[in-house]
Amino acid sequence: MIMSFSKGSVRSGNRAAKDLIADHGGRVTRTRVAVIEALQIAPAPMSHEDLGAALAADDIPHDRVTLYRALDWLVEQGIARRIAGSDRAWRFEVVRPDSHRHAHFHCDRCGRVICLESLQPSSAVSLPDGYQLDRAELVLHGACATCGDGPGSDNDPGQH
Amino acid sequence: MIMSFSKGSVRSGNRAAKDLIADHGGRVTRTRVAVIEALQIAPAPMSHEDLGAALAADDIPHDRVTLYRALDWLVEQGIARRIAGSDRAWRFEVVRPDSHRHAHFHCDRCGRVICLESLQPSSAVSLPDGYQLDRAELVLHGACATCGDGPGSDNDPGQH
DNA sequence: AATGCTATTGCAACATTGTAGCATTTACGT
DNA sequence: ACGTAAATGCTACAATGTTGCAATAGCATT
Repeated sequence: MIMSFSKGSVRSGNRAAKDLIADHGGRVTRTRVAVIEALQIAPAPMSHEDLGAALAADDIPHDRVTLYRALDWLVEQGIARRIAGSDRAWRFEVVRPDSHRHAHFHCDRCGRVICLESLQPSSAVSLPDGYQLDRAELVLHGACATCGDGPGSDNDPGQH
Repeated sequence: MIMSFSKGSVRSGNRAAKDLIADHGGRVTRTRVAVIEALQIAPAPMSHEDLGAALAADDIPHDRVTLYRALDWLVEQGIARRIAGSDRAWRFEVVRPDSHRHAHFHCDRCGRVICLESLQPSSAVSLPDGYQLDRAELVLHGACATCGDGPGSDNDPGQH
């Protein structure tokens, strides 16, 4: 989904993002800063496409490959988290101290992905002997509040 | 993962598969029958690649696109279920009456996907107002019993 | 068993998502 | 300001999936 944040919003208050990067021993670059800030103000996990559009909306030049690598690095550093959507594209969200592991809701009508902070999938899971659990990914599918309201009121925001 | 079922095993007892297809108003074709039977005897969800290899092992000619379309049809008819792996490839399993909704375990070391029949992710999930739940997909990540045994005993069966 | 209709197939071409290699640029410690 | 490794920005490629369309083949009917 194309998020149209107001121009300049991504550039404001970039102190935290820069520090985040520096604290992890990485170089503070245009793309990394912009990606972190876009993710920080995003209400939902963003795909590569989303991020590319967000950066373009802020007139931040970026390369497709650089975006991939910036996100790989963020995930590697534990700054961002990668979640698998039902389409085969990754989505990313910043790791916040308060919301450690939560489930995601994927609206099959409009394609939006929403974070469900209250649901912690990793708890209360028992595995067979010998299996080691690293993390659990819970994705709920259905219709979101906006799409589920009226039977015919599909308000597809134009994703894929 | 390449499953090497004994030759002919997929072709035997194909009565049920044919009936399944016919009961859903579809034409009984070589590829559909073979796919259903491969999925029925598979111990774990299969990717397109797996299925292609399984059909090839049984000397069943098949086209890549036909395979995709056969699986699409099976999912559409509710005969098979599509699950998203952590790589961006779909995996498929037959819908069995006894094991309705269960979780999956994805071994991050060897790539194997295992069905966890005992875990029913859709139960005990509370959504915000207005949200309609269709289905829940729970994927656990970690190391399976074989891979987790010895620290260095990675027995990768050859899957990416 | 032959016929006819149309659901499926099989092919080629394309779309999307993600990676690899490598020369060039840039962040940042000195 | 300088030097150097880290990142970038290309281009090319790989993997996965989709579309269009002519040819084939199920299956109901004769």
